[in-house]
Amino acid sequence: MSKTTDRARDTYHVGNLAPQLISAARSMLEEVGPVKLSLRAVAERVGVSPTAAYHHYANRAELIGHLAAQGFDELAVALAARDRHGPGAETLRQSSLIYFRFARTNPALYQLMFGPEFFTGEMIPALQAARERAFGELRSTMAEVLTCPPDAPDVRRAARAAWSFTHGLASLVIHGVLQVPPNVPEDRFLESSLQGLEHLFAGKGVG
Amino acid sequence: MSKTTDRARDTYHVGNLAPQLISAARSMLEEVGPVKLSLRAVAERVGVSPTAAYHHYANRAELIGHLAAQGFDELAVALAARDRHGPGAETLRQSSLIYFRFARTNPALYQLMFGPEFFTGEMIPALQAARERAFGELRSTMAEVLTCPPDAPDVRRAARAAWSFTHGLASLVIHGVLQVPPNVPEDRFLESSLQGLEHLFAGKGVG
DNA sequence: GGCCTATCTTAACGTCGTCAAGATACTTAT
DNA sequence: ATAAGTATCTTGACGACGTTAAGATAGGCC
Repeated sequence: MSKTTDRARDTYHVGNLAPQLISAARSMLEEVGPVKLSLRAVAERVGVSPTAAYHHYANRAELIGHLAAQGFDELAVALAARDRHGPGAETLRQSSLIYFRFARTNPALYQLMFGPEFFTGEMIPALQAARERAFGELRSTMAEVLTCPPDAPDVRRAARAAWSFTHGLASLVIHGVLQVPPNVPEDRFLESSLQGLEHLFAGKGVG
Repeated sequence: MSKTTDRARDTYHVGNLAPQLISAARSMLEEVGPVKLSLRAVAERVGVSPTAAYHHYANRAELIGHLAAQGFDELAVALAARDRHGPGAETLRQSSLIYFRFARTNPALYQLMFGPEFFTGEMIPALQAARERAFGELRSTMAEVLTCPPDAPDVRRAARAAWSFTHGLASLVIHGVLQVPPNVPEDRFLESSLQGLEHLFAGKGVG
């Protein structure tokens, strides 16, 4: 409540502008969406000139890149908090639910993380690393479930498959293509979708 | 090859500007991506003033909305061309492959179709309809596979699950998170990912 | 032939990302 | 302590963008 207004600031130098910009961007992200999030608006929110950000980030892409990296870090932390000691099936379900919940509570951030502004070629190193961290968490989950070494090809395939399913479900729900009925809790919805998969395999499906 | 240059046009009225704009937008989309695709650039490509488009589309959102609708229509057509007479498992695989291929051959269009510019609330009716058409194709595929009426809850769940998996896989590949090895054909890659799922269910996985 | 209206153009506004140049204040060496 | 040096922030400006308002052009209908 000190420097939100136009130019009411006590010190000329702000001090820790970089994290302030990120956090302002983070809070605005869910309001305006990943596309309309503007560097100028973020700077104004912090109470700083539009060009001040350029002394901390190369450009807008780098700023929102760090935002996406923060998202992957939070996702990795959330996934790491899974219960490793239950049966494998439960661990898997739980990780999937954690992933799904993260996407639904941070839809705009999620869309940014997997959005078209970053295709793998041109990513900030921090983002690349954070993404690798999150993916590593998923692979180690799979290794636990399958009781294999985490680099076994089976584990990689399983991780790919489970990630694809959960990511797809989350994306479609966020986009509004699929709807979670209001009275159905998230874990029930996820469970029901998993049953749909099972039905395909068990019945006259893919096998 | 007639009116691409600055203002070299024989007639003042163009005639069928609307489809020309769409097709120009479509061809530019895969070059610049869904975010950077600008109305002005599209107009310039057609050889027309930046504001000419406003006599055919309300704004940029509506233009790219029709672009996305065209994408869903093409996807629906492609899905409808599946072979309905083989065994159910094969039909399912085939539909999944068609979907996956569509996404990979039109990555930017695909990202636009499922991108954050349209969350279900604010969509052009044409887009809504085209999307429904594509989804309907998926559901009827599932009805064939499970030999159930297409509105059975089992079918809806199965469609949700299969769509989620394929959509997730396609999204992650397009984004670059997952990579299809260059010497592996698409159907092999998809098959391998399906096997990953199967492994989870068959082994000590979800069941 | 003359009006009507759809179609396209020019002009302009506000916002955006970004660069260049100047103002300010913290840091460090002397 | 003070002066130099540098990190930090500001002002000013440019081009591209989406969009609106007002004018030019021409095809359709009487």
